[in-house]
Amino acid sequence: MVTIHDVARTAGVSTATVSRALANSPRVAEATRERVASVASSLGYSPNVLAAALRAGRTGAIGLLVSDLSNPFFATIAQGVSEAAEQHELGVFVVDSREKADEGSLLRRLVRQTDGVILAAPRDVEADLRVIGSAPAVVINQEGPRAVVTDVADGVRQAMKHLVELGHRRIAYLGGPASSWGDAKRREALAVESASRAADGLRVITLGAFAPSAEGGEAAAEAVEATAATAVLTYNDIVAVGLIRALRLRGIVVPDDVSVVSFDGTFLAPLVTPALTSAGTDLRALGRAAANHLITADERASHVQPVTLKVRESTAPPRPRSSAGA
Amino acid sequence: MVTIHDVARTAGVSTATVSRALANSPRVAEATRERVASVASSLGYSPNVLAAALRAGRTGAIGLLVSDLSNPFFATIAQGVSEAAEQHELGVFVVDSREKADEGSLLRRLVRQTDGVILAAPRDVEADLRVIGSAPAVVINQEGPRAVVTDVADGVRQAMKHLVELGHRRIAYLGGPASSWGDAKRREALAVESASRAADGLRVITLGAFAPSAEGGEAAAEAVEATAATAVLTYNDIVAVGLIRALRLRGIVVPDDVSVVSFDGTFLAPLVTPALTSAGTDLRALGRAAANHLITADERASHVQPVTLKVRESTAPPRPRSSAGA
DNA sequence: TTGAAAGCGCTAACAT
DNA sequence: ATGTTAGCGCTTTCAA
Repeated sequence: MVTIHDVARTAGVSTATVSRALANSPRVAEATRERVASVASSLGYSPNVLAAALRAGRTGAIGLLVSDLSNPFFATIAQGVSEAAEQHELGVFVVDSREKADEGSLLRRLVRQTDGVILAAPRDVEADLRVIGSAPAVVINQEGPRAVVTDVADGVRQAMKHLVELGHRRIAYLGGPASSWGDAKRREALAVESASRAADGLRVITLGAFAPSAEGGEAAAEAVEATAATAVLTYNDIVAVGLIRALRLRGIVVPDDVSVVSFDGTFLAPLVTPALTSAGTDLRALGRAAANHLITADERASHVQPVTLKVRESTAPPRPRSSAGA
Repeated sequence: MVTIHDVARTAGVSTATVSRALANSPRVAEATRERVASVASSLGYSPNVLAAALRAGRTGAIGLLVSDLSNPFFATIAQGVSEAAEQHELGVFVVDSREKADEGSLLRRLVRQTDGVILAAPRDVEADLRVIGSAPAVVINQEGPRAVVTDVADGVRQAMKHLVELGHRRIAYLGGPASSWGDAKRREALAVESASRAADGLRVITLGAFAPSAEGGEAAAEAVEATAATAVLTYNDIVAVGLIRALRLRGIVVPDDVSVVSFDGTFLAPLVTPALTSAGTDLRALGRAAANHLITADERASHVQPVTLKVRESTAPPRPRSSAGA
């Protein structure tokens, strides 16, 4: 491997000068800079970032820890983070814990190899923050010293308003992981909505915990059917996809027999059939906000991402009933 | 930050002993190991992987460079890579170049911060390999010293056989990026099929280059319609989704008016409507194979992933025609 | 079984 | 404008 010493020797200068020249420091003569640059490139020199980082205390990269890259929710956030990082000339390392791997050790390595990390919807923030120690960190959709969150309560409000206006009165919530902040927020907001609309005859039945995957949605179909609800709010898009598929196998058609509203609004929502009515966020913007918050340590930036309900095909007025249900 | 020196001093041993004890070297007394371990944990010591890597010449992580994390093709490969790496106690850093960012500098950093990299379907392997230099590297779906590829030719064969058996004779290929190995392979195989089935009256019209995204598929709709083909083979799933959507806007329904077969077979294929008939690969297995190849440097492992055609809803016999076409 | 010491390749004072 | 020097925190010979 060619090191800075090789370049220095060949160019007839000291390593310090090479380092300065390559860093475009103003404290080198133009002629020297050019000579060093040409020697470096002709030797095929590429700085050892490990050594530079060890010495300088900065790696020039940030980390993003997610629990499931195959969920478009996280993949899109990752792209937003990458966009923002690029503008600051920082690299991004994405690590997928796949909801199971030894998250602690993955995170430990990530923290030490970067200048700061973003935790996307972590299950156990306490443990994660302990591992992170004093390194800069931002959490997405969780409580934390520096957090960027989606406006879940408003999302729930919009979803319920939409369903109630369609005529639904018996609504099920297909809940996600018990340790999820997002799930807790959805339940909280649901309780508020349920109370304030009790006079209108609204009844909310909460279900779960179910895995935040298509399988989780499939597993919930029986429970959903048993509630006799005319509409379902799901933890996320991908769960909705699984639920709708499993319901169809049971002879229940969405939205004819039951309406479905999902959370997240990933690019999946308009792609599936029926296209999902979804309470979603601009996930790229969410990723960018988290990255900017981490990088600039800007305490004033807005840290609540608005949620917009996109009405598509998975919701419709409830089917007229003889007099069944509760 | 607590260093190995702090632990050594507190435990009353040398830093060398701490290093050995924490690495579970057999050359330390059991009692010493225990004392060191307890001191380390009580001090909240966490090794600086940068320093360790600089000295040892190994980082304990591998890198994966992809061009678009929001494409399930890459996200799923990333999960396969992570699975395999975990078994070898290696971390995985995923970097998304988003088809545009300065891939060279992203890759340079990734290479230096890991023990080896996997390039997933890179556009410009030559340039990438130049950046990588002598570091271990494996490429997916490209030519390279160490490559793991999908059996594209067989996929094309199966797709064409399926369409011909349905009765299609005029088939369009919606091509991907010109610099893509996968696109070139598809065209090659298509030429072979076209020649060998010429006697049956098969006619293949190739289109493109189009972007490997939903937008690319949408942009291709007009060109596809102009070919008067009764069936289309698309570069990948996501392009098919865009194409189908744009065709519908033009009053062309899949599969009634035109059949569509896609490549990749990502989890998207069965989710969209119509569900895509797709020539796909086990992408997790592909990722695992690439990682294992990188890690074990096993030259004998199978490096061609088989392709299976899954027939779903997007293909059907051609609609009977008065005598138009050609 | 343990310790002393020499760096890994780089950057940043501090000199000149 | 350039060079000298002292490490960043760790692993690993080499000795004891």
